[in-house]
Amino acid sequence: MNEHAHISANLSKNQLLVMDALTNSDGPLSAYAILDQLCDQGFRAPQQVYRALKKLVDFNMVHRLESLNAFVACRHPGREDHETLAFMICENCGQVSEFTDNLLSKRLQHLTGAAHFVLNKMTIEFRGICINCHST
Amino acid sequence: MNEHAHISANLSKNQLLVMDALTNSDGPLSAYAILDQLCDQGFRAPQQVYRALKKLVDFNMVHRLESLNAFVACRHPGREDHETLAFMICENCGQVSEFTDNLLSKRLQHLTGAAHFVLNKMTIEFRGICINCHST
DNA sequence: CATAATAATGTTATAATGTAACAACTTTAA
DNA sequence: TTAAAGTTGTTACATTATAACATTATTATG
Ligand SMILES: [Zn+2]
Ligand SMILES: [Zn+2]
Ligand SMILES: [Zn+2]
Ligand SMILES: [Zn+2]
Repeated sequence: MNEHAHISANLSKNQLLVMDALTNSDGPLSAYAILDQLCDQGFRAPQQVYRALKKLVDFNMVHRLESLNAFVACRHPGREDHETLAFMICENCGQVSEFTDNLLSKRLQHLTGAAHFVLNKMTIEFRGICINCHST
Repeated sequence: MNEHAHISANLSKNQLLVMDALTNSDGPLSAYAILDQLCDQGFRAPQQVYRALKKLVDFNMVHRLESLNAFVACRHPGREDHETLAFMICENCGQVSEFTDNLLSKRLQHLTGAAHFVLNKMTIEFRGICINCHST
């Protein structure tokens, strides 16, 4: 049983429903898209989605994409270490790939450190065309 | 006469009003905050702000902060080169500092290049506490 | 100049995203 | 068992952004 399964076991009903919706999606979903999907499961108001999302983001099981106002299930191996996390978002097919990089991490730490800036949260998002979409 | 002044001379009336509002602000402003400020100058509808903002962002005179849904006047020296641009945003005082870094640029180019990802737009935003705010 | 093309503006309405606030219920821990 | 913390349901509202259409101003171009 992997880390994901372990954490999932502790999720509440609504958190699990939202998590499943995101996991089964092949791309990011807006909060309202999730709400629509979960109408059949009894969801009625945006708060039900937003509250579950907040927890899932806290747990690092879901990431918020600021440039899309959307949410994506974490697919990064070793979900515990999310210090420096970046996303490549294809504007053609919607695919999101999540990655970290040691040199990038180091450089960012150096830059914020040099400015004496105490980092709380980092947003790194690349918008463009993925390899599958520009090869044709 | 600097680059900024040169470009400003070509701005339309509304673009200039929005640019001035942002330039005179000591931090980022939401579109609706700008709209409120420009009521006295005849602004009535959000479109008037959003349309001006779109042009100013195209001109690289204003940057959109995705994690704040807000806009900030460019204060980066040498506005022409904005390939890799990052922001440190203080969550206490609201100050935004804009910077670029060659090593960071290089690493990001390497990462997107290795993934064969054709970059259109980059969002790099750090949220945290600036040096002025955590020294007390 | 005439006139067509482009850019900018004004306005109304609506869509999309996100929170506040209150009441009820459930789980956990002392 | 009782208090604390967490979860849920719900109504209402706040914030951010765009669609659509009509009008005016500016800029080429012949
Ligand atoms: Zn992740
Ligand atoms: Zn793609
Ligand atoms: Zn700038
Ligand atoms: Zn500060």
